[in-house]
Amino acid sequence: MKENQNRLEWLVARLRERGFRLTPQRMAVLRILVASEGHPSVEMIHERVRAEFPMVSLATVYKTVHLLKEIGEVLELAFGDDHRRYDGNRPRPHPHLICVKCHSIADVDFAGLAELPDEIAHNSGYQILNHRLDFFGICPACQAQVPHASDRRYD
Amino acid sequence: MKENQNRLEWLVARLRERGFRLTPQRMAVLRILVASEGHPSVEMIHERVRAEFPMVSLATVYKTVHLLKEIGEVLELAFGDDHRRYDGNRPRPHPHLICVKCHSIADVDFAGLAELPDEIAHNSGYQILNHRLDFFGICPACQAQVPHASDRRYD
DNA sequence: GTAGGTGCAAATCGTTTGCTGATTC
DNA sequence: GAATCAGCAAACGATTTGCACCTAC
Repeated sequence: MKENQNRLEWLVARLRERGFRLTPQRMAVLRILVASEGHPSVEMIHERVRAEFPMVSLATVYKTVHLLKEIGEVLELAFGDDHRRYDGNRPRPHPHLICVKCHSIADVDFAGLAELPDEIAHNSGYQILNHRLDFFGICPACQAQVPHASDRRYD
Repeated sequence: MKENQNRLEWLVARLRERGFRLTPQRMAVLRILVASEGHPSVEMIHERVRAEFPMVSLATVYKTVHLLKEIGEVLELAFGDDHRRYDGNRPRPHPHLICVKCHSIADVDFAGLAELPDEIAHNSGYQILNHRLDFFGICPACQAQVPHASDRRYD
């Protein structure tokens, strides 16, 4: 995909200009991050990276994702239950729809939220740096499933 | 305070009607939760409870807060860095202002967000159960501080 | 009297870190 | 060639849990 390629080149350029080295392990993580449509966890990234590079350690994936987060090129979505998901394609804050059944995460494109931070800043006196908007619910696919008694889950 | 008293009685009634016992430890946690203006962590609740009841264990505070969360009478705000804060007074979702310097958490009263979940539900097909809106920034008090070189923090 | 609660210490689990040897630049 | 990075295993730290004793009802 063209836009993935562009995004990958962008990330490589950002790392290069800050003097970070481009190891095969890092490149593999970058490629997976850029190719991921959903919002993978570090564990998921690690599994996919291992499919091509079986020798990459989990620690290295953690370090690379953390590095990308630090330079503002990956958006981290942390949840209470020790669960973190990452978006390497849209690192700016944007609202998400999170399915509490299948744990999928989808982006929401919703106009009218763009001015919200400024408005809150003006009303509160806070200097707003960042924000986060998440909706928790049940996705259409999970709603369509007729649950068997054995796999009912209410989490 | 009158409203705290009412809230406390409400919580006691909710626990009673579900058959939960009202131990002195639980009552102490309830009282602290209801009296807390900010959004305390379990650790903070534990410290304050110990001021009156030095024998209350941290595990019990965890269990009580978890219980209240389960019955929907406490709002949990979980952050990525293994940090959770609790609001025992307004358990329904509402936006928050979080200072990245002093870690204080303030409520935002902002009209015009009430219909947002319904609107998102309609547009996306999700059944929305819950949501969360947080703004991260620097509170007026922290903005006013002239930072010494030694305590500059950029987190 | 008994189901449920408390306190303690140990277990848990995602994430981070210290160290040594390898690699990118 | 030197500073940075990868891999490993051990450390970390907030939260949870198993269990023996206790207590609210």
